[in-house]
Amino acid sequence: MHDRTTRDQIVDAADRLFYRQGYEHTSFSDIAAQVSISRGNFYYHFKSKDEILEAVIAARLEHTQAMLARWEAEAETPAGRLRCFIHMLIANRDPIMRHGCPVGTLATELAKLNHAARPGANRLFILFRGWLARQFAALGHGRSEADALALHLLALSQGAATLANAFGEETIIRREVRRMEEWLDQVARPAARRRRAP
Amino acid sequence: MHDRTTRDQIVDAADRLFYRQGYEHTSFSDIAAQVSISRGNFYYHFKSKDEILEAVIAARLEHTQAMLARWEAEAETPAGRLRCFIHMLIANRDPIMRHGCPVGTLATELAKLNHAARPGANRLFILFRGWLARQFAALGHGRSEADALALHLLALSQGAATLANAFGEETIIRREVRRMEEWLDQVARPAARRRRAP
DNA sequence: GTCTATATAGAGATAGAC
DNA sequence: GTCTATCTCTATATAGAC
Repeated sequence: MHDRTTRDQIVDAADRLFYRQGYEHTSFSDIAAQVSISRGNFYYHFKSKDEILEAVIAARLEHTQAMLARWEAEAETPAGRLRCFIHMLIANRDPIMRHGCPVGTLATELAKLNHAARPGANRLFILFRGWLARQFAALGHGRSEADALALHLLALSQGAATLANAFGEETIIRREVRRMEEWLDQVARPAARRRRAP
Repeated sequence: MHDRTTRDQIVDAADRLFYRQGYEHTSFSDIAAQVSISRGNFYYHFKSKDEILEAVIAARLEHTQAMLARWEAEAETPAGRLRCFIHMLIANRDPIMRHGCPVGTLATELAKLNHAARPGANRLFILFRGWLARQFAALGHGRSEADALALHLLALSQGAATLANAFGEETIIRREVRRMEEWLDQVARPAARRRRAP
């Protein structure tokens, strides 16, 4: 890990800084200071700042995919996997309180900038949405309902992250997580789904 | 309304642009183009860009307070007033899908910028939080529980706005609003609160 | 009050030596 | 691969005429 290429170091530093300060507010000087290289050297590895952003998004997509795969390996039931997702809010509560959700805040910023990389950043949301929907489908929910449940869980986590960041209260995350778990217990028992009788 | 002062016109234009493009990404030239004045003229009315932001936040606070007062006048029951809040997502669905929630996105941006106006922007959240909590308290919930319910409703709306903005799907807002209304029906009947018996 | 002209700083990006 | 030096552009902000 000590002989990471300069390119990788740049992507890592940019990833952290884009998360903490936002994409637009992060300059080449900021990244250069972290990696200890000169500004001019960036252009050997990347054609532009946009290209660094693309690389960061690609790295996040890989990271996320690996994490989802890990959750599938660690938890055997769909409900257990959904609990892994929910628990992510607890595990990452400190950075979330300080900088919000990395997925949501990047998507929001790129939307305002009308940035070319916006669709790429949204693929992170799409990844979670699809994975969550598959877990709900495995619980016996129909395709369309599973997608709606996935979006609802995503919305709950986005809302908790936004408010925890604004108010700086860890209690918000803990309480919202508790609610999510209770809600999950209700939708996780396939037999108890309240739908029209067959 | 035609003889609005230049200062007011600047604040209005800045308000719109900060919402659509973000604060940092909006330049004096952008605002000047909307108001049809020269860039130099700004400094007769404001000392800096930060001061324009302060004025925008002050205007939003006034606007919001007026809106909350209107809701109190229009709806007679606490539940009806909470429904006014929820319905805001439907009424503003187009701008929300395009630019997210004006309160949440500004709070998030200023957090990343570590901007001096961040506490001011958060007062918008505080305003909603307090007002919502008072409605839940009027429904018979205790202080602490009313606050938690207020934060939960805020979180639901923030999540819906973030996802509707990212995915560009109006369905998300409509479905989440429906859920909020159903949830409200459950917590709005004081007698039916599921707490330990007295 | 509003304008033009300008100062100053910082950004992203390029050229070329090593 | 990495550096220094430099270009260009745009941003906020200032000075002073009208």
